[in-house]
Amino acid sequence: MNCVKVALNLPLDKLFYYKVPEELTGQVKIGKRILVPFQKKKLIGFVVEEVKENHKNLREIIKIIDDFPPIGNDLLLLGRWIAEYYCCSIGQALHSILPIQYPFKADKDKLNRKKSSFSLPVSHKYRGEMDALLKEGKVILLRVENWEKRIDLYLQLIKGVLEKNRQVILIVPEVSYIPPLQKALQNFYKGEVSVFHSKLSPKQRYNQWWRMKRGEVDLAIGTRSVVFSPFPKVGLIIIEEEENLAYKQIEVPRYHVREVAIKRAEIEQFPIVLFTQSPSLESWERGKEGVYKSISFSKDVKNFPQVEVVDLRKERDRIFSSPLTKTIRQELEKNRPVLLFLSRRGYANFLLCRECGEVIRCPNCNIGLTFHLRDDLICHYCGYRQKAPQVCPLCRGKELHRVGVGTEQVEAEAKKRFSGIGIRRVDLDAINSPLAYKQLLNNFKKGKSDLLIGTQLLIKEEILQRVSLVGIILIDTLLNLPDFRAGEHVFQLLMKIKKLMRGDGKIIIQTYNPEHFALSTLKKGKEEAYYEEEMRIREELGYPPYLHWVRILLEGRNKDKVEEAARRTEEKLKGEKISFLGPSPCPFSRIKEKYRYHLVLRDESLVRIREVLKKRLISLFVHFSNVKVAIDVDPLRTM
DNA sequence: AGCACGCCGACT
DNA sequence: GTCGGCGTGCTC
Repeated sequence: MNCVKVALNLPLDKLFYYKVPEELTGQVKIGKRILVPFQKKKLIGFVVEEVKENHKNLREIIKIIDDFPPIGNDLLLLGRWIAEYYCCSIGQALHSILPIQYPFKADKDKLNRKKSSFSLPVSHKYRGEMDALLKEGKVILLRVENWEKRIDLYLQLIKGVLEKNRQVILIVPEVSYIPPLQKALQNFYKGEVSVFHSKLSPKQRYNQWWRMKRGEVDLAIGTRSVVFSPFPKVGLIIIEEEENLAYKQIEVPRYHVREVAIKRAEIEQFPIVLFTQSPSLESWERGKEGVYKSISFSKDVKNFPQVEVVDLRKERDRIFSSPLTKTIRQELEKNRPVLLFLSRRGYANFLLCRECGEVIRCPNCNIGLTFHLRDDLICHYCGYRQKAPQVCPLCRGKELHRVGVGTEQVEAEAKKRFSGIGIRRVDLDAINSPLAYKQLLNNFKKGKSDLLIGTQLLIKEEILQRVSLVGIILIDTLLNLPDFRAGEHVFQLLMKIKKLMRGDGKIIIQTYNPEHFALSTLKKGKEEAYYEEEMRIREELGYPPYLHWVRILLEGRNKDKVEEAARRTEEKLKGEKISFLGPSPCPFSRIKEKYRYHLVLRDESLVRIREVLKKRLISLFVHFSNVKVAIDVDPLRTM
């Protein structure tokens, strides 16, 4: 009797045995999906292993879904690695690798392959260099800020790989990056491009997957999941903006696409190129240690805009300091558009009662409600809305003070100060669709906006290139986020602005913390000094990348139960020779009616952390009722 | 993750 | 007497 080991999409660290019925023997193959009975349900699972020996009391496979294995040996290996590294089941990893429900039937269609062709009017100056790089067999970190140069390098890289009859995967952080990139590449690359991301319909995803599998295309562009592209022979993976936080998946499996890509490259033997404007500290360190080959294509430092840091403690006006106001006027007089950045939507951060000192909070989240001019009070975490009260709901106090500045307030203040100009606010409340953004951009390019006020939505090359002044209203909103990477993210954001703006431009940063080294190194243009100092601090405090972190997040509606679970986890850890932080309430201690506690295990060796997890903790977590446990290996955010 | 089993309190 | 809470344990 034949049986198979099957990986199911369940959070169970276990494979299940099933009997192969007579009529299906011969059709079973490793990597195919099958339908199996599981308790009262029917589930789709992957055949992971064929077993000859006899097992009693096994249930039978209901049917075989695919005519051929959609997941080959290499992707199966990658799935096993993801499961091991990120502490999930093989089934969960494999279902993430193949995010498609349709069956794969025998390929009867004729191959409709169109030969890719190139015309490269761009200079070939990097061609030899790129070819030589790819031969080195190392991960390559390319520090390039400028779009044109980046496209040029992409084309050189892609051409080199396609000539060897191999395929290229190009990974971007978000769907919105795809169309402009595709357009730019297709000016020179005449072949078919497969586009793959989570917003495609199931049918579209299935079709794209087929095109890649059959080798009808040589180039795939997409978000995270395109890293699992089933190309016959991958020759190169390019990752755009490697430092982008979107590359870490929030749900299980909580993988980082950079790490998965590097692992895949190791398994299938092909090179990896990471592009960045301002690298993550992890990549910078690996570059310095020689793990990555790091190459800078940056323009001359002299061509970067000047940076001025304004100490708000010394200013009377805390939105428009005198240096900022003066410079804005100068720019407007010269008819040059200005961008004001603030990472906070709404009018005011929260409402504070002057009499009892209470802040009006969201009933679902332990967070102050943001005051908006039109919609009144809104929770930026769960979307809860209510009308702003006239008096304090607790003490009936009449003085509700609006604390903290948001983009709406900056807009209102700007309108008072600068008349007769086009002022446009750009945040998630004002721009709610790609079309709205497109319209904004068109109007901006036509010169209809003199002053743009907005959040991260504005930090785009096409906008930054066209402004000569960027004013950061209050960098402290980002600098003081309760996350140890806050400083790094601020530095990356400001560096990106600096590198994308024209050389004759200016950046004015307003802050209550002008001594912060992320700001001082930025001002002096000492990029390397920033990374070195950040590394020193991380080492001193036992933070990544010096130590590996594994975060255990405990969530539940019942506060006592979550606390109890946290305490029991702590008890189990105390006997182990491993360093850990917590348990403590998360910085955002309650979100969407759920109380949140966390612990962080840390060690130089991830293997050691995983051993403790598997031997001591997983068995404990199973017994928690009404408390959800999330294990996040190499977490990017710990809020 | 689901789902069943089982053991205690407050209801028709 | 039974309905339903959630602690416990299992799923090929």
